[in-house]
Amino acid sequence: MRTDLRSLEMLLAVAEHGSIGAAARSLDIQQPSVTDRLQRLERHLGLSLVERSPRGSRLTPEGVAVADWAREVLSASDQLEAGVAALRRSHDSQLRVSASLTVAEYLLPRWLADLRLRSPDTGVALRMCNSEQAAQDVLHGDADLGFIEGPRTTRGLHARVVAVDDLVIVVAPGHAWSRRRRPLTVTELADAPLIVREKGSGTRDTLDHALVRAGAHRTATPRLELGSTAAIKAAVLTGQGVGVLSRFAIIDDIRGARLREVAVDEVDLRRRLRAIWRSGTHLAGPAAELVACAVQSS
Amino acid sequence: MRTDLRSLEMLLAVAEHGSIGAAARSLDIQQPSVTDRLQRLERHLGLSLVERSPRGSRLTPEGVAVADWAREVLSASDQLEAGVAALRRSHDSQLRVSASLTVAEYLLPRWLADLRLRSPDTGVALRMCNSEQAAQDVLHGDADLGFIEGPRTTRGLHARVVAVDDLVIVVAPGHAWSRRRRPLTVTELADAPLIVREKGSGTRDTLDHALVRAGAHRTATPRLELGSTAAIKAAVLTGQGVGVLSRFAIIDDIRGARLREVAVDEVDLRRRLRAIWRSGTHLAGPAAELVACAVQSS
DNA sequence: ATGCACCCATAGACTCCCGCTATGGGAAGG
DNA sequence: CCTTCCCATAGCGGGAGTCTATGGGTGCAT
Repeated sequence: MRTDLRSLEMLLAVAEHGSIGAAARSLDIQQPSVTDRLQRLERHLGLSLVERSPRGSRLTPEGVAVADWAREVLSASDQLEAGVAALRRSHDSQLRVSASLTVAEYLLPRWLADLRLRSPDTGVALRMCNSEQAAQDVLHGDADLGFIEGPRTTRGLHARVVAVDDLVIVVAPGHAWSRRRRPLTVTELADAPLIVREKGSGTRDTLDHALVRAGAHRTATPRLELGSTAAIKAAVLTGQGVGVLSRFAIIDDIRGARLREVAVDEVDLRRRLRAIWRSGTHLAGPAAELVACAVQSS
Repeated sequence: MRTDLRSLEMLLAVAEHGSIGAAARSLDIQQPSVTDRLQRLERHLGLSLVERSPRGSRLTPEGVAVADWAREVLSASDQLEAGVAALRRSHDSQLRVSASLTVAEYLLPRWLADLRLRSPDTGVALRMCNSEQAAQDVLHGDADLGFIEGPRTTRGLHARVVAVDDLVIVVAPGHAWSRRRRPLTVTELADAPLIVREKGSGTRDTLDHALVRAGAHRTATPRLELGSTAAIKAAVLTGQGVGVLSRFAIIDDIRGARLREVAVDEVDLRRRLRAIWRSGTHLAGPAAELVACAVQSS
């Protein structure tokens, strides 16, 4: 059984307020509930986390460690909740955001969680799509703010770079390239059986532009075009080809040795992630806040 | 109410196995349980996550996004569980690890989670202490492997650098230095009312050495010496002085604008994090595996 | 000394969550 | 046409988790 989030919240509340009773008040529940839960938590983990005394409670060293790990878990959970809240709100919100998949999945949740701290009442409606559609949304007034990747700039939109990432070539651990010593050449990459996002996505545009700039004899002719990062990962894992994905999307897979990165020579796969809004309108209010969160967090 | 972890696991299982029934089997529960929980999850979030059909189930685009965020949450939870498991095992384990606070809190959980993937049966016993004590533990045979920070090297121990971080000077947002333009000088830093870890900790040793190397007229005379990162953060927040902490420890606080980083000139606050083991013994088995995880993850 | 205010723990009742089994409807395939 | 896979619903039972009520302990002030 996994440790449940509510118990972790209670542990943090005790750490912060210095007593079980104060923690209970801060969580708007009764003190015996916290007492009970903490006891079961300690029994469940097999650790003694809290030192009780008649004048309050402090965490044991082990409790401090667990509390620190718990903060990570709850922060990830906050990001999920922030993302979900943004997805749910469809029209009744102050700020409509249209974001590319990469930004929406890997960066926006953190920004939204930060925004929630700074101005808790801002409601955000999130639409996930590819970079081209996001630009169209903003241009047509269907969104107040957009986040896109890739080299394109669109007339009628202002842009501000909020982050940088790079595309990564990945293969399954069994693939011949996973044991390569030398970096790939431009030609090898262009000729590879690539598994990539569809045209119009920032990921694809970045790849195509980079190949052209590097002097490839032709743009990539992908073996597979898929609409989500998860689909691409799955295809790569089953040995269907060579994947091209944002570094954000594969950090954990590289760490967990589920995917291998293949180095590439002479091709610049870095790209800028930009916030965009309509020229003419000045960036203000909630939109400005969110962009500030994005800039600060990178 | 926060979304509970079990529901997130089920969502991921459905994404992975392509059907609700298969997900149930993979989790060793009955299919109606999964059906029921997914329905309640969708109602709870106000989103439609799964597209059911008589031939299986696929995630909707929104479901894919939520699933990606869920992976983050569960990964953090895995790290917590791995850390707790290591803390709990006291004597019956194959690998006794003694680690400095910084490493134990911020890096080890990830390594342990990776180790669990690579060799699930390895039991790790974790002792958290400062760098000096960790070295003593390994030297005396009380631990098979140690992780330390700071400049010291100890006779009789082999070491391998597994990561690098740097110390950061932080102040509360209201502090005068939070609006500083120019970096601090060596003298300003040495004269500041510092809040630091105790002597013998890698954090403190690194600071003292760095000041000497930078030509400070004296080593720091701290206003407060505290034994944990959380205590230092709390002291800084209440305006009691200037904190010195590992970057790992304050990333989230900087992002959330709870603390401000103050730049320093001419002082090299980088430090190496090292794995250590007894000279003579060759690094092998579980210990070698864990070091490999550490090296790979950085 | 004697309240008083805070701390924490325990006991008992009640509710609701969440797993189970049993069953039924729909689509594909031999 | 029958099997086999998919999914959904209904009803049941145990346990988790909340509440209120109560009691014991410590420190402080009257």
